[in-house]
Amino acid sequence: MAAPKRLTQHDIAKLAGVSQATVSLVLNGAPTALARIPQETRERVQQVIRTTGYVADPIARRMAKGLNRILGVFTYEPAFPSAQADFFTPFLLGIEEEAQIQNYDLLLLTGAGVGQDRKIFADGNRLRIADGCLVLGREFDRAELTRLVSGDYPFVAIGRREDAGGPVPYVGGDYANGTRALVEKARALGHSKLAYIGPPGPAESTADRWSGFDGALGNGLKLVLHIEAVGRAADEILDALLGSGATVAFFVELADAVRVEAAARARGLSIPGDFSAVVLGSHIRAERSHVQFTSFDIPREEMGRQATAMLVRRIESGDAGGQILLTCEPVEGETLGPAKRRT
Amino acid sequence: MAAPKRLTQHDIAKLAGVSQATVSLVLNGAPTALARIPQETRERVQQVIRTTGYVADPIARRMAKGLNRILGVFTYEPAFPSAQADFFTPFLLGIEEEAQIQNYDLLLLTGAGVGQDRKIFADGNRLRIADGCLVLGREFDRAELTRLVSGDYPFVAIGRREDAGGPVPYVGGDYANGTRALVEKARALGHSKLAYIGPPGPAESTADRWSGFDGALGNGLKLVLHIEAVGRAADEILDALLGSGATVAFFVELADAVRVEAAARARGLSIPGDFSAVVLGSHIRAERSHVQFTSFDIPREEMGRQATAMLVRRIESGDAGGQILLTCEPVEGETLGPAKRRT
DNA sequence: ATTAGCTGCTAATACGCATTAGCAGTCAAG
DNA sequence: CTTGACTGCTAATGCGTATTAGCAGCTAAT
Repeated sequence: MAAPKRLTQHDIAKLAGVSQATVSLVLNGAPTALARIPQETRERVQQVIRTTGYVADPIARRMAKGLNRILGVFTYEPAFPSAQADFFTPFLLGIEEEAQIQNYDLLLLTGAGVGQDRKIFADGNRLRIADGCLVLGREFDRAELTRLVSGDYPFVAIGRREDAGGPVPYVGGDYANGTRALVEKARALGHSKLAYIGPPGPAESTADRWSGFDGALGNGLKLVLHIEAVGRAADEILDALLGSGATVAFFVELADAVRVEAAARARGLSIPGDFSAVVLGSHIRAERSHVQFTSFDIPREEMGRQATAMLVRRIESGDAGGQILLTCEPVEGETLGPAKRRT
Repeated sequence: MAAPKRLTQHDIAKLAGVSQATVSLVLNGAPTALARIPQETRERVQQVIRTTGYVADPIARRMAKGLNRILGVFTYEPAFPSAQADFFTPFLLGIEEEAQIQNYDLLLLTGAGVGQDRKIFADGNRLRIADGCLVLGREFDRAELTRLVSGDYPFVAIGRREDAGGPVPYVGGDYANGTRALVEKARALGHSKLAYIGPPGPAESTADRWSGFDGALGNGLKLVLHIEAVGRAADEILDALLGSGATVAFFVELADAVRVEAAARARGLSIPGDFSAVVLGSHIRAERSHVQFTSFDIPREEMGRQATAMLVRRIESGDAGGQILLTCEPVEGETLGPAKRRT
C-alpha cells in the first residue's frame, strides 16, 4: 500500500484539537516551553502521533534550523576508481568514522568535470550543499584554493598546503621530519654519501620531503646524486647510483624503489648488502614486491579523522581552523643497513 | 556561532538587479518561461552566480520541489573501516561512476547507531534528504526492508533480497548459477563425491550458493560431506574431508579454503593433486595466499553501476524498479583438477 | 481594584526555493 | 485611438517545521 500523503504537524494538530505549534512543542520544545503544556494535552498529542505513525519530515526540519549536518568531501580525482581507491580509502575511513561520531552525513561530490579535470568551482559547483567541506587530492588547483581561503565557506584540506592568499586550514603529515629522521638513521649507520631520487617540488608533499632531506645534509653527509625525474629506467638509475659512490638511496616514489631493487637483484646485488634504500612514505598495496622497504608511516586515517573534527569545529564554533602536521613514524623495514665500505 | 550564512537567491537577485524569482527561473525555469527572459538578463544573472559560486540549497529545493539530485548510500556496516573497505569499495566505485554520469552527488549515510547497530529508520531518518537511496550490506534488517518496500521512497538494494512484503528492487550477483557452473565443471573433470563447507542460509547470498549447489547434485553427483559451520579448525575440516572420500571441496568462505589448503600442504598433500578445492565467489585481497583458487567472479562494480542506474530510473520516471541478477563468470584458478582415483 | 504574574495556548514568521498569476509597458493591427 | 498580443519582469504563495511574541483568562498580592 502506498502512503497517500505524508502526514504533517497540521494534520496531527487538527486531530488532537490543538495548533501546529503545540505539536511541534510537544515533539521537541525546550524544557521551559514544555513546562507550560499540561500533561493532559501532551498525552493527547502523543497519542495521536502514535496512532498515526507520524514522523517529522527531516527536510523541513533542517530547513527551519538552517544547518543540514552534511559534510562535503571533494576529491580532485575520482575517489574510487581502482588506481585512486587505495590512495583515498584510508582517508575516507577516518573521515567516515569521525563524521559518524559527530553525527554528520557525508556528501561525496562527484565533481563536475569527469576524470582529471575536476574543479570545485565548476559550473554546477555543488560544494555549498554541505555545511562545510573537506578537500583532498594529490594535486590542488592553486586558484581554487585561493578562492576558498578568501571565501567564508568552512573547509579543511587534507595534506599540508602553502598559503593561498592566506593560511590554508589543513591536517597533513609531517613529511619533512619523517624524512629527516630517516636521514639521521642512515647517518647513524655510517652512511655519508647519499642519493635522492625524486622531484624537489612544487607539490607540497614532495617539497616537504626534499626540505627535510636537504635540511639534514651537511655535518658529514653529502648528496652525491640527485635524480629529479621520476620513472626513469631502473637500470639507468642503478648505474648512476653505483657510479656515484652513494651508499644509500632515498626514493620519493615507491615504484622507483621497487624497480631499482629488482634491477639490482638481477645483477646479483643485494639490498642492503651492497647499498641501502629508503622510501619516503608509506604506500598501500605496493606493486607486488616482497621487500619491506624502510620508510615512514603516513597516518592517513588519523589525518582524515582530525581534519573532520577540525571542520566540524569550524562549522559549529566559527573556529578559524588551524594547521596540523601529524608525526610520520619511521617504518623499520629491511632495506636500510650499515654503510658498506666500497672497494 | 552558527554556520556562515549561505548565499541565497535573494543575494544573487540583488547583485544582478533582478528579483529572486528571476534568478530561480534563470536557474531552472521551464523553457516556456525561460523564453521570456532575454539573453542579456540571463547572462547577467549567470555571471553573478558564477563569480559568487552560488549553489541552490538542496534542502530548500527539496522543500519546494521534492528533488535535489542526491543519491543516498546506506550501508549496514561502516563503509570504510578496514575490514569492510575491501568489501564495499568495488561497489562504491561503480556507484560513483554512474552517479557522476547521471549528475548526482552521493550522500553517504553514516547511520545513527555506531558500529553494528545501524538502522535506516533511526531517530532522524535522514534517508529522505536524498532523492532515493541505495542499500547495501551483508546483513539486512528484514523489518526495515519491509518498511522500505511498503513505503513510497525509491530505493534499490545491492544484492538479491527475498520478498519483504513485496518484491525488493535489487541488482545482485547470480551466485546460484555461478555455483552451478562450477559444480558442472567438477563433474566434467570426473568428480562425483563432493563436499560443501559453509552454511545453507538464511542470508540470501549463502542460500543462493547452496541452492545452486544442491540443484546441481544428483545425476551421478553425491554430497558426501556437509560442514555447516564456518571457521572450524582447518585440521578438523581436512580430516573430515579425507575421511569422507570427497574428491572436491566447495568452500563458501575463502578463509576456510586458505586454511585448509595450508593444512593440506603441511601434511604433504597437494591441491589439486590429492583433492580439488573451489571457492564460491571472488574475494578481493584475500589473506595472503599465493594460491589462486578456482571460483567465480562477482561483478561488484557493475552491480553498483546498474543499481545506481535503476535507482535513477525509479526517481526520474517513477519506474517500479526490477530485479536483476548479473552473471558471475567462472574464474579458472589452479585448484580444480581431474578427480583423483582414491586408493 | 489595580497590577503582576502565571497558565495554556496560538498566530505569525522565518527558512530558501519553485512556481503561478499577473502587472506594466510596447507594438502592431484594426 | 482602441484592442489585443506580446515582452520582461515581479509579487505572492506554498512547502513543513521551529521558534518567538503575545493573547486571553485566571489568581494572588498590593
